[in-house]
Amino acid sequence: MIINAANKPNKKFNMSNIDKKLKKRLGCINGFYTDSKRMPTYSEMTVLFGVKSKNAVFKIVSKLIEGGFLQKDSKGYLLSTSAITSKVRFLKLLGSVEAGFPSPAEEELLDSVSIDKLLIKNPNSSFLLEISGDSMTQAGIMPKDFAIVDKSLTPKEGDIVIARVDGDWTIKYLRKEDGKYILEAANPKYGRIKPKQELTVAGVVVGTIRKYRQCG
Amino acid sequence: MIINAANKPNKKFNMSNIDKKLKKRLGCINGFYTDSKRMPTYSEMTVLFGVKSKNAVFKIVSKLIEGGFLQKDSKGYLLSTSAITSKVRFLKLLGSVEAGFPSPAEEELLDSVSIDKLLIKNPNSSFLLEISGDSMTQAGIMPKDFAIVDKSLTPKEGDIVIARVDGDWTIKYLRKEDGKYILEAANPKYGRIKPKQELTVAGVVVGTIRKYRQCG
DNA sequence: TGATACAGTAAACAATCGTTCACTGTCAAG
DNA sequence: CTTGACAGTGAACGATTGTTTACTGTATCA
Repeated sequence: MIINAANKPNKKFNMSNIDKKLKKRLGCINGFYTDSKRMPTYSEMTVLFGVKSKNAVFKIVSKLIEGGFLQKDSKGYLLSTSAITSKVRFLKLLGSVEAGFPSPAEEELLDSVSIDKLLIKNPNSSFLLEISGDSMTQAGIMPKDFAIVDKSLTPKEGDIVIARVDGDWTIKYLRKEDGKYILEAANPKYGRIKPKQELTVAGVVVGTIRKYRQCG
Repeated sequence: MIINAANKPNKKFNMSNIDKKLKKRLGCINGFYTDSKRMPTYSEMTVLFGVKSKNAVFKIVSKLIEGGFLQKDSKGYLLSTSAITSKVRFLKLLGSVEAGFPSPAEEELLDSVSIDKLLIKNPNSSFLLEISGDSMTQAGIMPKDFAIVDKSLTPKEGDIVIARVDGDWTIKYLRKEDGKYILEAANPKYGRIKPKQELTVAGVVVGTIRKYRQCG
């Protein structure tokens, strides 16, 4: 009699209806990861879960893996799925301001996002740039803001780009005029820039960030 | 004859003049951590470093710990200092746009920052909020921007705050008039708001982020 | 009432971890 | 040339890891 447990369809842990106890324990693991920057060992998880044997942990972890909440990498090391999708900093993403204000406690740790992950698609080809000058203030990009620039994207019309025109690096809108790419500032006091010869685009601005309260 | 190695002043690894080979190897570790979300084992580091014995790794790691580039947590597990200070996403922070454009390759992985770390001081008391409405466009906060709100900060005059006035949640400047706190929009078409009775401040806006190119 | 599945305990297992010891070559200073 | 410091090799070590097996209690359902 062969059970064939590995191939039978798994109806109980289909990623959506996970029982509350297991979810809470996943939160414990994620909390440990956030604090310690590494996955807990099975011994440490006995403390986290409040059980006394490593085998209890083993079964719980197996379920979490089966449900897709945890993974193992190629060498067998435990890997948090939330560590992949929203790596470290967990922020609750709430609704818009005018639409009422949800209670801070009702959300779980599971559905939070990381700013890095939110803004950066290609970490290896992106970099940060501090903005100076007021040529883009009308577009909401103020001096001392930071622009996240992705070098690997191909610039399109309408993008905000970092470009070198006739020797100077600037941040401008990329427009098209008479079939040729030109640059345009958002601030009307700077007009359009028609490059005399060269128009090198270093990258596309994929996001901006601003920091208030520098005391922190 | 007692060497007393532990107490003698350490002049060679004073955090600043670290030799190039060691620095490159630290970069290997950080690269592994970025890719795998965990620290490499000593066996894996033999491959990373190009050495054949674990003991060579042991000595290298000891130096890195001595220099403060790596740490061990309370249980003896290896911990990358860059994992603490700029946790996961490493972005090169370059100079301002107008000041010339540095070569992307010249910078090392060591001096990069994480956006999360840059913006968020108290991760447990912060959350993300999507902005709607145009009351703060003059301050560079556009609709569909995200505001990072810290609940634990005490609001000061001049801060941008998320506040509830007479039942509605809004984002406004916090001002003082006649010794009383009032709210003021950046957009002049909305005036000042003098709360009739209640003025509940939910948190201080410590930063804003904006995402272009939603395709990503 | 009995059968069965589930959650946890307790003890053992090989494998791998980080660490240590003994040794070899290399390079610079005296 | 000698000497010492340094970088690395290779093999061993206890400790701890993740995993497995056997067993206990408890709740559920027929």
